[in-house]
Amino acid sequence: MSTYETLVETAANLLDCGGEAAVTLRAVGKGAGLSHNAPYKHFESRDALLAAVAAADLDNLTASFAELRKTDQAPKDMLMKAIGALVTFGRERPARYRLVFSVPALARNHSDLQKKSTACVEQVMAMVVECQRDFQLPDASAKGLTSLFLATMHGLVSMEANGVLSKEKGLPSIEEGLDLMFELFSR
Amino acid sequence: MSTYETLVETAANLLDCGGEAAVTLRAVGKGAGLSHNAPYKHFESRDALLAAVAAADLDNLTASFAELRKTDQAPKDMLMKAIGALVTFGRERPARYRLVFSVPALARNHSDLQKKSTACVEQVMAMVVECQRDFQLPDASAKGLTSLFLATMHGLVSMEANGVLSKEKGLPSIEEGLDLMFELFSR
DNA sequence: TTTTTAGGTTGACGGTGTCAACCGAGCTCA
DNA sequence: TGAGCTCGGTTGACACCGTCAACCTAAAAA
Repeated sequence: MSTYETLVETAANLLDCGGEAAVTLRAVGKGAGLSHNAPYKHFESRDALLAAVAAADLDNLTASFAELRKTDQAPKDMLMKAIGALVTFGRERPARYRLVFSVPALARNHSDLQKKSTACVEQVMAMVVECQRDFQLPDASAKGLTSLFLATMHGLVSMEANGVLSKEKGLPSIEEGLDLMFELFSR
Repeated sequence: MSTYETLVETAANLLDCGGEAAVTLRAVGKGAGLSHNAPYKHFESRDALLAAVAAADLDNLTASFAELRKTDQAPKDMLMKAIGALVTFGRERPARYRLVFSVPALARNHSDLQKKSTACVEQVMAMVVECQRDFQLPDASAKGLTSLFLATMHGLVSMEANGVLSKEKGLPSIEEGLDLMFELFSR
């Protein structure tokens, strides 16, 4: 594994364990067995390092969606699994999820992140189109439907993480929310 | 204006001008004409200060929604205006919006923030219920519908801020997305 | 009148991102 | 061969940050 990859992985682990605040260039350097300034030989700033983690995660998501599309399943099942994978990612690795989905500062300064997110969105959109061909989704704009699915998924994940959604408030879980949306869309 | 209020307002201004990174306890103290440690006499930590800003914004939103509900409008118009106000807040004051909607670290440690967000959600839910009485929304769970509206709104705002949504990608704007959702829901 | 306390100050501590300088191994090329 | 350049690493410094501790003072409480 290259030093670059080691640094990205170390940062990703720190992100999972201690959240974004734990990702210190010094901690990343030490975690990779290097000095406190070594990361600067590979990333021009802390933001660039975080962007590299986000880029890797986006690539993984896109690849797993492409893999999913190769399988022989009903389009609706594929779409649900893709959305489910995003929800799981958001729940199990919230700091990395947030990096990918809601850190505008990163997105603004790293245009390749935008391209990667577009590639990911396109995989989901392809599933939406197949659902429409299967009459599982209404005949509206595929881009519109895709945006709605992703936005709603992300909104629910974000609200759950922030405690806006929660059992004791009687508000639905992410899964219940998504089911309701699909039901209302395909009525 | 009390010193407490001055500090909160100073922090809010810094948030608007330079994002969360600009909110330094030292800068807040200086902005209020005090020493670098003065904020500690009113807030136990930086997070507590940010939570106070978020709490004030949530109170304002809740109050403006309550005001909106007193007016004589079609429920659907009220709901759309409320959602529109949130979108505007997200666009014009992204750092403060993010504080309210997607900073889990704050929510976890400040339970009064949760209560305030619940109060805000309840105002929106009341509008949803009135829309249902007016047959402008389907007869599904009001809590479910409210969650979907807020989640979708938040997801679209977040995706726009992150450049996932954008004209050149052909994905819909926030407004187009919300219109499509309402159309699909009330079909 | 004495004492407490709320709200302010200064100064220090360790940690952080970043910059500058240095350094050695390995490559290029005259 | 040998001079020089580049790459990836080091150390050390800088300013700034959140936070803590100590102190100070004026007003309120006793």
